[in-house]
Amino acid sequence: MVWGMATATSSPYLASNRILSTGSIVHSDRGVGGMQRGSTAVTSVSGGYRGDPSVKMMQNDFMQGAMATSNGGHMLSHAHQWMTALPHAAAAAAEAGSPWSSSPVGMTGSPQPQDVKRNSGREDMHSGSALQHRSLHLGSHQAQHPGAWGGTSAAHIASISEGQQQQQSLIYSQPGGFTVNGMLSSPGSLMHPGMVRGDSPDLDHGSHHHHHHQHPHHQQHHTGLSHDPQSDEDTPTSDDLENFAKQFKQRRIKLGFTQADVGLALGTLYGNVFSQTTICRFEALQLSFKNMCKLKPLLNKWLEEADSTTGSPTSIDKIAAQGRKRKKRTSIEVSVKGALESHFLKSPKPAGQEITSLADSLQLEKEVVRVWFCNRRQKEKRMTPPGLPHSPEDEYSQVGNMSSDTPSPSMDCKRMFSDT
DNA sequence: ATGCATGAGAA
DNA sequence: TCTCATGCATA
Repeated sequence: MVWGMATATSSPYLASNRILSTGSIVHSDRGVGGMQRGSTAVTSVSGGYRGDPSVKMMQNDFMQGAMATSNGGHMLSHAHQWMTALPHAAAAAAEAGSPWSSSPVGMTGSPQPQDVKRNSGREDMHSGSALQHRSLHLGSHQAQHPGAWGGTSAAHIASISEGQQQQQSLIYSQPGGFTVNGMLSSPGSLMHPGMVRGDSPDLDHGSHHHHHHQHPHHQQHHTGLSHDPQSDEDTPTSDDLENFAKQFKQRRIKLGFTQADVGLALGTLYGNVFSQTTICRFEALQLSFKNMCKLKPLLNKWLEEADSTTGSPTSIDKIAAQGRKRKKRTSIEVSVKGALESHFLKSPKPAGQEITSLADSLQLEKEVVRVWFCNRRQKEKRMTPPGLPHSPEDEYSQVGNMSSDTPSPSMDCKRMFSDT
């Protein structure tokens, strides 16, 4: 028997920026996927390192949630394999808001209150410019419309009843001063010393006026190709974001950069590193409104840099990741997914006990089920304008509810060219 | 391009 | 505990 060697990760983009993880993974696989027999789910393998041992070591989160309840019963799905992953240089959050729709509701609340509270920086960032913004935050504006998308979509969600809360934001640019990667060879050479103009709407509103006016539709932008109209302040509209995302993607491709490249460049530029995933989602507008607003300025800046420095060399490099372990990704069987979907339609927010029993019946770990629901809810919130993605047919039985109107008219998630 | 996962923060 | 922002690992 041949033991498949370690894992060869072969991601297109990774290839360019990823340096093998240290040492290579040592995961002792005991039997990876094949071992599952009851298999409602399988886990795959992979490895990586993340985390700083020195800082915090394992947090018991895993145990707390993951194994908490599901183990006593069946033992078949317990393959805890933790791999290693990156230390994520940045972890951030932002407040939530979600109204993407172009015709949201013109309510009065303030859609995107900025609020910042934490800045944690590990060792990432060196920043040429530290952006710190603190802000104000309007208290309770939780009048969110559950449906977020288009106002009408929400039908059933409304029943969920809840006020979503928001998070905080980030951007930790700290004066670390050290260049972790030391390579700034990215696309252009980035980093200009101090400057930072205010291109971000919220990046620095000090304590002065914060006029958050959100208007769903008040668009003043021209759909031309230039940069976006508002790059100095004020919150972009959904349309602006849409346009920006499209233009961004187009230019990015023209310039020959991959999503991963951009993510890394942002790290070099601002100290906030983002993954290919995030850039991808940004382009596809699959992030929350607030998150989009936050990233736009950064990407806009990158675009300017990349643009001005046309003909840049290719960047490459990334810092190796090291650190902590991550649970292997569980693959849920299709049929099981169907069952989860059904339950989701009935009760999007199952209680712990309910999750437990459901997990038990599906032979999945409770944590897996819990996370599935969390992700499902998240997906629904941002799902690109409902009704258009793909799959003409409904999956299971989503009749009656589910949002089906199209808040944002434009936006196609189809990509025509792929770079990688 | 996405599915599943981690985590910080707000309830 | 859930939400939300993010990302590794994957198909």
